[in-house]
Amino acid sequence: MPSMESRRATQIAEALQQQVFSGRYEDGDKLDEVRLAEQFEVSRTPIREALQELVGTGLAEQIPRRGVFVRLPGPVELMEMFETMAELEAACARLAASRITDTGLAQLREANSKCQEAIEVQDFDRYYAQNEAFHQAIYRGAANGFLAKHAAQLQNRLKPYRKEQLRFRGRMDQSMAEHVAIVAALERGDGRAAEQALRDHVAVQGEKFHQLMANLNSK
Amino acid sequence: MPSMESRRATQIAEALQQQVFSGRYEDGDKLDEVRLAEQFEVSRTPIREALQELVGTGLAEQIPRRGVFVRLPGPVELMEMFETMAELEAACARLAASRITDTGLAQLREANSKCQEAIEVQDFDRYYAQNEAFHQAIYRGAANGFLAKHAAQLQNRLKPYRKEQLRFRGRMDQSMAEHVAIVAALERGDGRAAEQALRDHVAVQGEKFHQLMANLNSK
DNA sequence: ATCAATGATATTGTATACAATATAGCGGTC
DNA sequence: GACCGCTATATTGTATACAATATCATTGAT
Repeated sequence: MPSMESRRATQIAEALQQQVFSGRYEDGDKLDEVRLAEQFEVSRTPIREALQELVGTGLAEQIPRRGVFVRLPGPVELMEMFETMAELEAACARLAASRITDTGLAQLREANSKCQEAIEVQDFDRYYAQNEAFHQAIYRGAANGFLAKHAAQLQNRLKPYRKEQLRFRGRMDQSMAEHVAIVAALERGDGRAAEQALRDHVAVQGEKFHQLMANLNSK
Repeated sequence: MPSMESRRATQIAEALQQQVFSGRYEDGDKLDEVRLAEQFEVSRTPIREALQELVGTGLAEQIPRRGVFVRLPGPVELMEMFETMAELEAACARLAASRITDTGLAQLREANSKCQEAIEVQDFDRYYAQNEAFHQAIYRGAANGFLAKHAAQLQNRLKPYRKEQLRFRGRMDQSMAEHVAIVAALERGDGRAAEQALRDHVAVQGEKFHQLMANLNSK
């Protein structure tokens, strides 16, 4: 286990990301350097570095000589992010259809069976963890490290929203069924089908759209 | 014209990016803080911020307590980046087929006619500039700001390689012909055709693969 | 001679001090 | 009373000082 990331700045960046995800900040809230400095009991320097990381990941915006402000996606941007995610995953699926290995397929089936176990005890957190494993197995299946990294990054950013959505009635079962269809398409080597299945799986349409909006408003 | 970005750190980041693109650094070269500080006649502080930006865009890698090192893509990662670019643009094309406006189409035709002009005088730089405009018009056509931003970002990172490729005999003409086909597909609203045309246009296969590799080795 | 331990040096990470710019409050003018 | 300009204050950006860690060379042992 290399580099346990002893830089304070990075730790602070991760903590701040958690705080933003947990809804502690509103969109547009200022991330005050001196306030955060005393809050984390540290000087402004590591705070500034942490803020730059947040800006880099898109969770905050920096306005020169004004400060940095948290930047939560509104409905429009959220839809755009989900659509982009759908396209990225669809691309992974299409590529994976002709590239995935037997062990890759085995990992997908493994993740799915663990998803099924989570459903049987209605454990949302556990389901999401295994769901994440499933999707990352697909990224790997595309045999494109660059694409996989970006897909994983966006997945991480959408995590809070996707996780909440699972709590809606029947969503886990539907998600599970889609997973099975995706694996089937990949086993057949049917790129077109896998691509479309994954796109639909991730896309936010119909009932899922309303669920997402309801989720947004409740915060 | 707001915020002419008077932060020194940002200017330095841009300058460094240029230097990396221009081949001034080898892969793995260390970006020494004190050396850069005297080179830019500035203290280490803005240098460190600039380096963080480079790390954020993927042009450098930071190893805690060791320093930051330039990270140029090797053949494999470069192919992965082009493949990802192809998929992103293909997605934009598919979405644009049903969303692009008349003015959007007009912009595409406009960019193409300027590309044609550049070909007639064999002006590579001018061609690439208009080529860039063409692709960005497609991104906008997808009516997804998030996707467009990411596509533009990756395009920027691949810029040096794509630009060099145009110098190979006949590449501008071929590129131009493909542009025309893409616009035609979008005019018909044929998403499948537009998607595939753009994917092939961006993909690095066959002769283009060898050209790209030759380009890499010559540096 | 190779390797390990130890100390000297160099470099990164953080704190503090200073400079430059923005924000806010006040008074004046029309 | 609204708007403009000025001064005082606060906040960001940069420089410098200090601390912590890594790198390197030297020395000694096997």
